[in-house]
Amino acid sequence: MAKQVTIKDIAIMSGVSAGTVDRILHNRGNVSEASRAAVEKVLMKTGYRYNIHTSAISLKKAYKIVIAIPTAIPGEYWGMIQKGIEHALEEYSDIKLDCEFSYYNQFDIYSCRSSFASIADRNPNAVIIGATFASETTVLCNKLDENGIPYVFVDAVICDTHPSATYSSDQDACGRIVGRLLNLFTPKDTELAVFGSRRIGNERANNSMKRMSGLKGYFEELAPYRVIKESKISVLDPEESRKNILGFLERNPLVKGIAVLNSRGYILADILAAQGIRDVKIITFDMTRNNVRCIENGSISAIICQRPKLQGFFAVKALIRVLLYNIEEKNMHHLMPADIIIKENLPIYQEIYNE
Amino acid sequence: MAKQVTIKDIAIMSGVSAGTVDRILHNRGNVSEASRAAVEKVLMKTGYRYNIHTSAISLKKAYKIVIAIPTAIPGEYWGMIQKGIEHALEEYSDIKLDCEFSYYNQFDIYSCRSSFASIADRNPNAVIIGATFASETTVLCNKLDENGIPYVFVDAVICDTHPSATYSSDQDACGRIVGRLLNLFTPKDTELAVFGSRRIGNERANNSMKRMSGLKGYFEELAPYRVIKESKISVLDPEESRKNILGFLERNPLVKGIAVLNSRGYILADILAAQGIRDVKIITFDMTRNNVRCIENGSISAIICQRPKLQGFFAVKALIRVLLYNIEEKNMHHLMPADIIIKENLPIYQEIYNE
DNA sequence: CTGTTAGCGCATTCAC
DNA sequence: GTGAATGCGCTAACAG
Repeated sequence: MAKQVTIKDIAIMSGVSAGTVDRILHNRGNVSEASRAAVEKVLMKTGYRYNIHTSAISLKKAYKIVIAIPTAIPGEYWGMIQKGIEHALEEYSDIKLDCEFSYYNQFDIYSCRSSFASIADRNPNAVIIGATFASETTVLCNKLDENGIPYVFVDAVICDTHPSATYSSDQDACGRIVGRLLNLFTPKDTELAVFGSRRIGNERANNSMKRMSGLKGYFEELAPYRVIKESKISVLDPEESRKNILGFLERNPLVKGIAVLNSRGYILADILAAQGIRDVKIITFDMTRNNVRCIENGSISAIICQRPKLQGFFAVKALIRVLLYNIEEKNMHHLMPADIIIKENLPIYQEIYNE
Repeated sequence: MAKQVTIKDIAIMSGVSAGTVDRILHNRGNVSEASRAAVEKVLMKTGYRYNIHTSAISLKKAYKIVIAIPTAIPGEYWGMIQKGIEHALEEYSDIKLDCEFSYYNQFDIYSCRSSFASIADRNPNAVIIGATFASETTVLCNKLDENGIPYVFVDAVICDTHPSATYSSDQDACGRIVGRLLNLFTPKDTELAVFGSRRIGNERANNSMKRMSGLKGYFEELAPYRVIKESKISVLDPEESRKNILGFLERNPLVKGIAVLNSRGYILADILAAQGIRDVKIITFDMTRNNVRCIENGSISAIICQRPKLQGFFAVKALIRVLLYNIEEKNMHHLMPADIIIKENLPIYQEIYNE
């Protein structure tokens, strides 16, 4: 184990004092070009990085982080993201971070608008954004960019913004995963179906659309002979959904595999189960309580899950890097793995996901 | 954010000095019963835990950790475990840990014996054990128990030992996962096969055997009508394997799905691919380079992977908890998730697994 | 512009 | 047995 180089070592090696090194490390100015050059040379040579924790204890200022995400319900997708954030706060509890959550209703653009409008007033040092509505997010990001406030995205990216990092899944790949699984799970001579959501104007459906194109891409390239029907689930009217879905299956008796490209697979699964239909394989997204229940009772065959907790955790870690180390890996897009969850590996994933 | 309670706070609250609190926290003796009682009451009430990082900087002593695992080849299973260990050492580089690796040949019981015999002489403060041979491991653990040296297991547990923690997978569940996937991937009227390994006397086959019983359990309970044949792959004689395998498939033309319960699935996949056999689905274990190649070229349908890197990472974290906090969650068995990897989610997992 | 100094939370030594 | 004092690597305020 190589002995850790300290700020004092750097100072001695470059013929200045520790204070000067510190000023340079944190771009705090008031340093002559000569000193800067000398110190930076040594820093480069040694690959020195100061100890983030020691730094934290002597640091008086607390950083304020605002988290702007859709309402986080425990056990649901955003609840898990929040849990990951809280987990990171605990892990790095020695670093003084003040967190404020600012939730909005992901189905209500006005609530998003007013939530985002208040962010700047809170004077954050950094922001975590769970983006749903593109234009609102762009407005917010522009303001943050102007003020030099770093931000990271979780769950989704919005174009023309400059996040310090993004943690999300490759939705196209997710669609392809569902494609392959459906193709494997069902005999070649049966038909398949894809269910999207009917929420119009909600641009988060963006994720759902990317999954759709991935799924279609998979079949076009690798199994073009398979027939894929399309339909939708209405979240608003349960009775209407029921009729629509059962009607759809009556009209398409050959459909033996269904992909639900959002987290509402359980709705379909419950309807089929109630009807005694057991030979249709369902695949859906997100390890929500309802989907878990359906995996357990066998009415859903697989769920694809994109580690919301890890996204939240990493988002905080990225901001710590930016705030303390001043490391800006602008626009770095970190992809989360897409976990395939079936009945047999569910318990362990639950432990990991819910901790 | 609640302000962190410090050792000084505890001292004031319990009417003693910081030094006394420290002596109690670290069981360093020379403390009166009265003080101990008073302080412990306050500790309990506040749920105080000292800052691990601040502690580390003022700590002069370095902890010595010996890692006794099978030879770690980069890209192979044990190489990934080692990578996880190194990753943790970096993440906690402020904590002074001296690590020494002591490798043994997992196919040679004598090499294990001599490696394990030298562990105690190295005077470690803690040990990470990758167990292969049960009796050798028991001997080592007994010696460590006698000397009060904490140890954690990765990959597998050995009975009648007292590890501070164990990080491994539920092999029975892994077998069931393979069972369900094979069942889903192949038509009901085809047959299936399971290939174990032929290494005799190697007790690590233990894992493989547990997987086997899980797989059989799955079919007995949920698909008893399916026919499952058994065979073995010889690692030693490639030409013999080739003949055996092709002979097996000729004799069993209805077999359309094969489980290889160790990491040698690629051997079978390569043989079938060379023969132009493309309609037999293969599932195997561990994300080794060879298996990855076969997933990419389509000759393997899925691999089950048990996060070796995470096991290594957590093992170090657990030892840090034990060494610094004196937290012994004796015999705590932490299960790693069993990831299902197919062609479409491979790239992202590769990133995560290999970092 | 720069070096010095005090103090962050903690471990440890040394008087008392 | 115990408290006070010192130093760990670092930041920040201060005096030059």
